[in-house]
Amino acid sequence: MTSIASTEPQAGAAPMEDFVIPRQSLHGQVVTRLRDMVTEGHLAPGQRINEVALGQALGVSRTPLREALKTLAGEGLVELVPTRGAVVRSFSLKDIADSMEVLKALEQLAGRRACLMASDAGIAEVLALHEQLRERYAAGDRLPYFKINQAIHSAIVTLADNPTLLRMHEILQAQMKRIRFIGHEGMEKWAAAMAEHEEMATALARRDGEALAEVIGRHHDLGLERIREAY
Amino acid sequence: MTSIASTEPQAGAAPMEDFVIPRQSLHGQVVTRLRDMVTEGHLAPGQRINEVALGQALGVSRTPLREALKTLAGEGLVELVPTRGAVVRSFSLKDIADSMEVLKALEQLAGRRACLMASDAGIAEVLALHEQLRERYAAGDRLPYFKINQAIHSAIVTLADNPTLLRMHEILQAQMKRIRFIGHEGMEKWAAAMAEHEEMATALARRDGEALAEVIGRHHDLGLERIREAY
DNA sequence: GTTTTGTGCACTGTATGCAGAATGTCCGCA
DNA sequence: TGCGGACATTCTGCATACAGTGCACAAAAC
Repeated sequence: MTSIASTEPQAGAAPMEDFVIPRQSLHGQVVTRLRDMVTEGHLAPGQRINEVALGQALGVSRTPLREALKTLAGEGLVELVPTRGAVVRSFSLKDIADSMEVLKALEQLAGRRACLMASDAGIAEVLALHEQLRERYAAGDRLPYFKINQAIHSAIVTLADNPTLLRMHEILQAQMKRIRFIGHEGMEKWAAAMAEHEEMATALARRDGEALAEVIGRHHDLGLERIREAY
Repeated sequence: MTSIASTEPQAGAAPMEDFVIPRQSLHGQVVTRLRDMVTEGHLAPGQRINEVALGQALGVSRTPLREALKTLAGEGLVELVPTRGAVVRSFSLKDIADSMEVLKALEQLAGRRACLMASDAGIAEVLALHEQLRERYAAGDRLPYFKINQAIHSAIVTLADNPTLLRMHEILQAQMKRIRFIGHEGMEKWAAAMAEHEEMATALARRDGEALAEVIGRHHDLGLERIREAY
């Protein structure tokens, strides 16, 4: 590890990571942008993607766009049909149920691991997020609630300190992001989801891995039910 | 659905599927080829990939090669360093342990599902593979054993009838393929692995999901141990 | 009227060319 | 002799140009 000032950073100095200016390659930016466009519904499921048109819309040539589409295909957000290009993937109810089942298994694993090996500070962060979630629920702010909700699930997986697990979870969460949004329609469904989150917070605070896994499982099963009814 | 001979194929005629000539896009072929090159060790971990050189070696221009590298990066087989191109990913022991833990969770899920919902014919196929495995073990044919071994694990996941699960499993199995090969060094280790497979076959034949999941878990834990010692 | 065949268009797949970034090297200077 | 800086080389990243494929529409034949 080399340091900027020819020695290791002095104790007490600000961590250098805060200063690096993030330089993402163009195709990386396109990946991010397209992912958002898919999850936010700007690209409808089943829609064919015209490379020239979309490239112009993004102000980018076809090359980085095509590379980005390959990446998104790997994440299952678009499908590549030979000689016909990319199509925004549309999820059947079975697709959703299948992905949710895997997502559930991954988060249960994450929950167990998190209770075993997370630092107290790490757990405290998740609980702080949970506090925010509660506030947003009380205020009835749907969108902030939704985002914090996602953040909590991601944070728990992060606590598990398993990059492979984290990556797989990210992929599935991105797939479900758009769909999940439908899941919180009626107030009583929302209340149920919030109650499950309370249980999750309690279990995590106690580092009770089995209890946490159980709640997470229930949370996903009921989440799928909520989607099924609204789909 | 249009038919070739202006009507539906006559009963008794050969199924037309046997005649379609498979046309994979060039970049698809490159993906497959590169994946093999990585798992078979022709590209060493940590090695930088020179696009022009590798392109010439494969007889392909840089464009499809670059697209293929994006796909492989999504599968975690190579890493993309900005402005420095692709390097073959090298796995630390923790990386391996992390991936194995996820692989274990996925296969346990698959095992439970397979016992619940697989057809008798599907289970019979896996048991037939197991029979071949036993023969290869008795004969001491390492490479065929290894391939059938992989095929059995894949087949069980296929029985679970969950494409998302199957895809995730494929990715992780590809990552571990090269490493696993080390895991069967001494004869006693091999014998232990074979014994676990016997248990798996028995549990699957009985459709005992919990037992199957338990053996699969043990199989992976011990598999990781076998790797740890040899690594 | 129905089916079939030909032709044109639009779009993807691949190759190549060009600019910029990073690294290694060589020379000058202390 | 050691260090710093400018330069050259190499390779990636992106854009563009070209070729080939599939599809749609139209015209002709049965």
